Amino acid sequence: MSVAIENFVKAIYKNDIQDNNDTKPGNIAKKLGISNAAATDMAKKLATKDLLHYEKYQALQLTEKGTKMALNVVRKHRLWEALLFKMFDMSLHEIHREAELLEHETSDFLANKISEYLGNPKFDPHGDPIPNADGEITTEDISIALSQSKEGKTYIISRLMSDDKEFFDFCAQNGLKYGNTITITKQFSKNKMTQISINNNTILLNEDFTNIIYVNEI
Amino acid sequence: MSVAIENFVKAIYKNDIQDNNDTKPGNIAKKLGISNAAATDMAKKLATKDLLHYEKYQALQLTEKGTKMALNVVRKHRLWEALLFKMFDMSLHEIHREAELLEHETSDFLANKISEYLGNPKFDPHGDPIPNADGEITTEDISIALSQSKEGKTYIISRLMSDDKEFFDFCAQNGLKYGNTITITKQFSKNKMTQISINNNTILLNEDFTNIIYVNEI
DNA sequence: AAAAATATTTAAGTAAGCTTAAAAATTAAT
DNA sequence: ATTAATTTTTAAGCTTACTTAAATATTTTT
Ligand SMILES: [Mn+2]
Ligand SMILES: [Mn+2]
Ligand SMILES: [Mn+2]
Ligand SMILES: [Mn+2]
Repeated sequence: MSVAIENFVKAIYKNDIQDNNDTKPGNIAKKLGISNAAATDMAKKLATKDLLHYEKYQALQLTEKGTKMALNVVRKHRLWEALLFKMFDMSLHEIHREAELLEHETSDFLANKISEYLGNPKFDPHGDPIPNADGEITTEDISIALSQSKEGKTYIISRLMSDDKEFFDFCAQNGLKYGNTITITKQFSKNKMTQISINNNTILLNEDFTNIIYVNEI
Repeated sequence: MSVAIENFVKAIYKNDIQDNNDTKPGNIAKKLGISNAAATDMAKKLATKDLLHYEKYQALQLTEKGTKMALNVVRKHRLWEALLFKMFDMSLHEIHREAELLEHETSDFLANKISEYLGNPKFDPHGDPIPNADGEITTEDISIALSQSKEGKTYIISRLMSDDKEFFDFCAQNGLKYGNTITITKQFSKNKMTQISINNNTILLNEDFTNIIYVNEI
């Protein structure tokens, strides 16, 4: 299947599990940087290939086959991220940028080699789960968005769910890193802001960030 | 530039330095598995992009710009081969197959990371030289084809110039490996066959193979 | 030197993956 | 419940990278 198709089913998959908006052509188009018309066209085409269900004006739904394809691409993406992160001195944003391309040009054979080399990791450097060779995610996600965290409690950062350079730069500068410990010093429920303490520094985060930083209770 | 263009200029580059036939559209077409018409079309298009000189019925000639592009792709190809060969248990044929795709989806930035990690190697696992970041090949090639070797002399295998699985399988089975030592026990000049001794085994090679196995005098 | 074989070029056409513009439907606002 | 705004769909068209078939040029053989 083509790069365009792989990116399309992946975008649907990610929209379904991450974003809280309908998985309609327009939202996929926005993600991929293409026109709504192009997204509708593609959706129709993929329906004939049994990769998704398409009904006019309704949300797109991946078939089992489509889901499998998406997970296979996601697997390769995250394995590349894990490999590049481990081997080279590259930032979370940089590994993502490269993985976005490499994911489409990687045989299952090579993906398995990478996985094996890394000890079949369950998570990538962003904290995202890596599907196994059968396209299954075996880990259960016990993390919550920082926006849902409780005042006074202490958490471990488990996931930085973004692909935005500015966000990652901010995180790197402030010690917001996979595995690090933070304490919630205050939840401003009205303005939807969260004050945290990390490495003896106090940081105030707004909703944009607390919705994409995930943590585990300890 | 597109994958098609990168493969096209690379094919011209390799035809020029490896194969002894004209670099005309037909030969490039054969290499790339496309029609002659498609190759002519592409040649014309690339001429307008200043990547090559095109004159009807004449051999194609890369411009400096075209050569630079070809060398950049070759660099990435060979760096990937070196990396995959070092890290994973993959054959010469397998690394080539993967590199053929990865070479087009690798930023200069990542290529430099790979090179650095490997200690800026000058040769890939086939013995082919790896251009540096400026697109220069600084090593001088002192190797000769096995078909040109002298009876009674001893050589080191320096290059396996092919991308054919069967050839690599044969090499692997018979110890014909980059860096290994062989002795020429007989040159059958009439039938263009070469008898070599390696690891106490005697092997008779025909021209197909002695033209793509390169060796250095010791 | 002509004829035959081969290679190259031109011409016409196709599929993928996009675009913009306009029409139709849905969703949100009054 | 209308009206307005937004989204989705349809329609028409573009570029890239190919194809096959026919015309033309080159190369090889006789
Ligand atoms: Mn990523
Ligand atoms: Mn991608
Ligand atoms: Mn190779
Ligand atoms: Mn290639």
